[in-house]
Amino acid sequence: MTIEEAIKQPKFSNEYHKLMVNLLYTASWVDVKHQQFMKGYGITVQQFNVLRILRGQKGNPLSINCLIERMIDKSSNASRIVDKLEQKGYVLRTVCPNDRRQVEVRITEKGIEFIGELDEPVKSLQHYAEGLSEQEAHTMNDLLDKIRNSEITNQ
Amino acid sequence: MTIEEAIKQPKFSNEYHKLMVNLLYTASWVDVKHQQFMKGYGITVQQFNVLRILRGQKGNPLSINCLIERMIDKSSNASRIVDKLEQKGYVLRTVCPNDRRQVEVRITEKGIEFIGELDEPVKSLQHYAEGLSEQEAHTMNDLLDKIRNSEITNQ
DNA sequence: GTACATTATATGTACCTACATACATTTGCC
DNA sequence: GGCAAATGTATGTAGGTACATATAATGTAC
Repeated sequence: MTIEEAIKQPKFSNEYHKLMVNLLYTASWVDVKHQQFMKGYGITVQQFNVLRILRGQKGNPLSINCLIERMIDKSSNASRIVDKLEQKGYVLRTVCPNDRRQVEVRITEKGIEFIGELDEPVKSLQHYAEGLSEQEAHTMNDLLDKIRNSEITNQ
Repeated sequence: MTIEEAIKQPKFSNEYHKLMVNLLYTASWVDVKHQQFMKGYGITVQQFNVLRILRGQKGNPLSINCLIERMIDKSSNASRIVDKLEQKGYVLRTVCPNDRRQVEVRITEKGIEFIGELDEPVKSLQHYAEGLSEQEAHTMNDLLDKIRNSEITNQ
C-alpha cells in the first residue's frame, strides 16, 4: 500500500510534504506493531526501552537524567516509567550517596531474566526493516540523520 | 547529531536495528516540532489534520469513518477530536438524512479562515525535509513504503 | 415483520504524555 | 557560614490514546 492509498490522499503538493506525512505515518505504524508485541508481555514500549538501557549498563546504576538522555522518546516521564518497573520488581531505586538529589536506578535479577526472555521474539520486530537491503537501510539511516540535522540551516 | 549521539548508544547490533530506532526517534522529533508549532495556534496536531482533511473536501461533508480512513494516526479518537473542533466553532456536525447512524462533519467559514492563516507558516514545517534533495526525498518515500509493505513476507 | 447480525458513532476507563510546579539537595559566591 | 541559583527528581493536572462497551440505526434471513 502506498502512503497515498493508506490515507486516501490522491496526491501531495510535493515530495517533501509527502515525506513528512510518510515519515509520521510509517513510524506510527511501526510503533503500533511494537506496542502490540509488548502488550503480550505485560509491559509498555517505554518500559521495555528503559529496561534494555539499564541492562546495557551491566550492573552499573543510571540516574533518571542519564536514563532520559538515552531514551528514544525523551518527552515521556522517566520517573513514572521507573515507578512501574519498580512495582514489577524489574528495577531497584536507591538514593545516590554522593549526590542525594540523584536516584540510582539499576536492573534486578528478575528484570534481567524477564528481558532475556524477550531477546529472541523482539528480533522479529526488526524484520519490518528487513524488507530493505542492507544498502537501503544504510541510505535511510543517513537520510533520517540528515533530516534532523538540516534544522539549523532552515531556521 | 547522529542517532548514536542523540540517544548516547555507541553502536547498534546492525543496520536494521539502528533503522528502527532512527525511524521512531526522527518521527518523534518531527512530531514534537509540529506539536510546538500548533500549540501556538491553540490547536493540536490531530485537530489540525482533521481540519485540513475537511477543507480538502471543498464543502462536502465527511463521516467520522471516512475521516479516520484519511487520518495519519488512525488509532486516535476521531469522535472526540471533532468534539474539540466543534467547541471551537471550526466544524459542524449534522446527522446524515440517508443513514441516521452516520454523522456528517463539515468545516465552517470560521474553520476555513482559521486554517487559512496557518497555510504559510505551516510550510516551514516542511523545511525539515528540505535538507534533502528532491531525489533523496523521493528515495526515502519509496523506502518508507517498502518497510510497511514488507510486512506480509515477514510474518 | 421479527430476530439477529452488522454498521456508525459515542462514551467510560485506565493509562500515558506534556507541562508546570514543588521539593530537596548541591553549588558558587560573598 | 549564609544565601541565591542551579540541579535532580517527583507530582499535580489537563488532555490524549487504546480499548472495551454502549447505543442507535440499518440490513438480512426467515
